[in-house]
Amino acid sequence: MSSETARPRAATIHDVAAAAGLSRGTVSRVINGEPYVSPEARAAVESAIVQVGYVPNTAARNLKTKRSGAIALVVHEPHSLFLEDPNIGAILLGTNSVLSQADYQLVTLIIDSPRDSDRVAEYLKGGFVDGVIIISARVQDPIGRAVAAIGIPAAFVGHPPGIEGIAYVGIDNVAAARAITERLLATGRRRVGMIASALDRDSGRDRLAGFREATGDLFDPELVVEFPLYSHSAGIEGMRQLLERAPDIEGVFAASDAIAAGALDVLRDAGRAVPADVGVVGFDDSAWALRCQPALSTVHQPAAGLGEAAARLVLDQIARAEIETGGTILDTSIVWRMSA
Amino acid sequence: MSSETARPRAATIHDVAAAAGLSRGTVSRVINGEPYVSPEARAAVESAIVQVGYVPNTAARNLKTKRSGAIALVVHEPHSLFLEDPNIGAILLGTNSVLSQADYQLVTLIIDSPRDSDRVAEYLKGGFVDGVIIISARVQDPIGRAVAAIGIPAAFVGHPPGIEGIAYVGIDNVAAARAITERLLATGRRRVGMIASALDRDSGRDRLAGFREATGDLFDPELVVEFPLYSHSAGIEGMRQLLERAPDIEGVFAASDAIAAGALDVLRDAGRAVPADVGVVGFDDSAWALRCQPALSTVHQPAAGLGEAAARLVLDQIARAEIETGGTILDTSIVWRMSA
DNA sequence: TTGTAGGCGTTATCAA
DNA sequence: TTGATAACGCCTACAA
Repeated sequence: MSSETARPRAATIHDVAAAAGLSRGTVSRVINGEPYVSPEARAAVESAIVQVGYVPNTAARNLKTKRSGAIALVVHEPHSLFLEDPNIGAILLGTNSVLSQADYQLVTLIIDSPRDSDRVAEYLKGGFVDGVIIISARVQDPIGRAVAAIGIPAAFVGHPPGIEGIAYVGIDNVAAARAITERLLATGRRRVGMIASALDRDSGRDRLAGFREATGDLFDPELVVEFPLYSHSAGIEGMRQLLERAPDIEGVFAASDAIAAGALDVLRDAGRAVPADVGVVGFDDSAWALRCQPALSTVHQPAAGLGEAAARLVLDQIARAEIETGGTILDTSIVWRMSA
Repeated sequence: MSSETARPRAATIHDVAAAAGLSRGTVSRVINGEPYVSPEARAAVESAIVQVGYVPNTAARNLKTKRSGAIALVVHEPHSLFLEDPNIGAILLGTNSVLSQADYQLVTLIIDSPRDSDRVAEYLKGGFVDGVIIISARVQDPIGRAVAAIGIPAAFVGHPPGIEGIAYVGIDNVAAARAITERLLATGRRRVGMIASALDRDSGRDRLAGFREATGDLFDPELVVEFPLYSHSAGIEGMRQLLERAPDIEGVFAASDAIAAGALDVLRDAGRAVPADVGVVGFDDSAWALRCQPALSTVHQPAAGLGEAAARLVLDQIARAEIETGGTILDTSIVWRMSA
C-alpha cells in the first residue's frame, strides 16, 4: 500500500473573504444566494471560492441553523430477508426520488443488532438528520419508541401496533388479503389454505385476518401454517406441511410472492398441476411473480409509492414545524395471471 | 391528521452544569469518560444529565473535533438491479457489522440520478462522514473522482478503471472466470459461449477476459453476447440469441447467477436438457443458484467479506490519519452443483 | 449594499 | 481535580 499525506486544513469563509477583499458577511450572503449583493461582489466572491477551494463546513452550518438537510431511512430487517425483499429496494428508491427533488440527502441506516439499534437512536438524536422514515418495524420496536420520544418529524411505512404518535403510510392488508382470497374462492375451490408469515408485524397479521374474513365458514385452522419470515424457504416448508395435512387441498394464499414461489416448487415436485389441481395466489407483485411458472396471480402493492408518500409526510412536518400523526392508506389492486 | 407542538429547545451542557452545580468543563469530561473527575462530581453530573434530559449536540461536537463518527456507503446502481442484486445486501451487511463493532454509524447513500451524484459529493465534502466506501462504481464514475479530490479516507469495492488514488478490495474476476470456464470445458464440451454483461465495470470486463483466456483456440466471437445489466432478462434474451446463432451450442458461462437463471428458463422452454445437452455455469453463488433447476454450478464470491474488508480499509486510514491506495484481493472458489 | 460582532454547543488549554 | 476561557466555522441581526 502506498500512502499520501493527510489532507490540509480546509479553506473557510474567512479565507474566501480575504481572497476576495470583502467581509465574511458578504461572502456568506453570496454563498446562501441572498439578495442585496452587488454583481461585482458576487463575482469576486465566486472566483475567490474557486481559487481557495472553499467548501462549506456543514457542522458549523448545522450548529447555527439547526438543520442538516438530511433525512434518515431506518431499515430493520433480518439478514436473510434484507438480501432479497423486493419491497425494500422499491421503497428506498421511491423515498430517494422525492427527497432528492426537495434537495434533501437520504441516508439509510441499517439495524442488524441491538447495538445498531442503540447507535441509530443516538444518531437520530444527534441532529444529523431533520427527519426519519422507518420501514420494517415490528411490534414494540425500540427504535419506534425512541423516535417518538425524540420528537423528530417521522413517518412509518407500515403501522406497527403498539406505537402511537407517529404518522404512517401503508396499505390495507386486511382488505387486500380478503379480496385476493375471495377471488381465489371464486374459481370454485373450497379447501383453501394459507401460508402465513411475519405475524409480529402489522402486514403479516392483517393478511391472515383478511384471509380469515374471506374464508368465513370455510375457514379451517388446519389449513393455516405460520412462519416468521416472508421467505422462499417458508413457502417450501409451508406447502409441504399443507400437503401433508390436507392432501385434498385446492387452493393456497401465500403471504408473499417469495412464499408463493416456494410453494409452486413443492407443488411441481409433488406432481400437482397449477392451477388445475391447486390454485396459488401471492402478495407483493414483485419480480418473483413474473418469474414463477405459471406466472403468479397476486396483490399489487405500490412499494415505491409508499416510500414517496412517507417522504412527503416527513417533508410536510418539517415545513410546518410540527409533528403530525395519523395515517395514509394507498390503494392496492389484484393482478390476475395464470396461477389460479 | 392530529398534530403536536414542535419540540422545545434541547438541554445543553450549560444546563447540566447548572443543575449539577459544576462547570461545563467538568461536565464535558464526564460525558467523554475522561480521567481526573472525582466520583462525587461524576455522580452529580450523571444525575443532572438524566434530570434535564441532556443529549449531546453532534453538530457542535463535530465542529470542534472535526470527526463525525459516521462512514458513508455509496451505492450507485440502476433501478432494476438495485432491487435484486444479491451482492449489494451482503456487502452492506458485512460493512455494517465491522463498522458497528468499531462504533461507527454506517450511512448508506443512494445515487439514482446525476442530481443525486452531485448532492452526495456535497454531503461527503460537508464533514458528515469520516470516510466513504463506494460500491458499483463504473468506469469514469464522477463520484469516484469527487472522492479522490476530497481526499477523504475511502475504499472501493471493486476497482473501476480510470480512477487512481483510492484503495480497493475486490476479487480476481479474470482468474475466477477462467477457472469456471475451464471447469466447464473439462466436461468435454467444445462449443462454449458466454452471456457477458456490465462491460462498463471492471467485473464485467474481467469476466469476459477470463472466459476468453480459458477458451483459447476454441474462442468464437459468435458465441458471445453482451448486455448492460446482470439481470435475469439479460439471461433470457442472451440465451435466445445464442441458441439462434449456434443451435449446436454445448455450454454457456453466464456472467451472473441471475443471467444463468434466465438462460436455464429459455433452455427448458427450448427442450434442451441441462446438463445433458447444454452445461450452464454462473457467477456469484447467490440465492439464485440454489433456486435454479438444476442447481447452478457457479463461482462463490465472498460478498460480505468484501464489505468487511472495505470497512477495515477505511477504519485503518482514519486511525493512521493518512490516505492509502492499493488493493486487496479476496479469494473465490468454485461451487460445482448440477447444471454442468 | 456592505461590514461588524455575537453566539450556536462543544472541546481543550491553561491556571488555579 | 476543577473552573475559566478561547476557539471551531458559520449565520444574522444590526449598524454603517
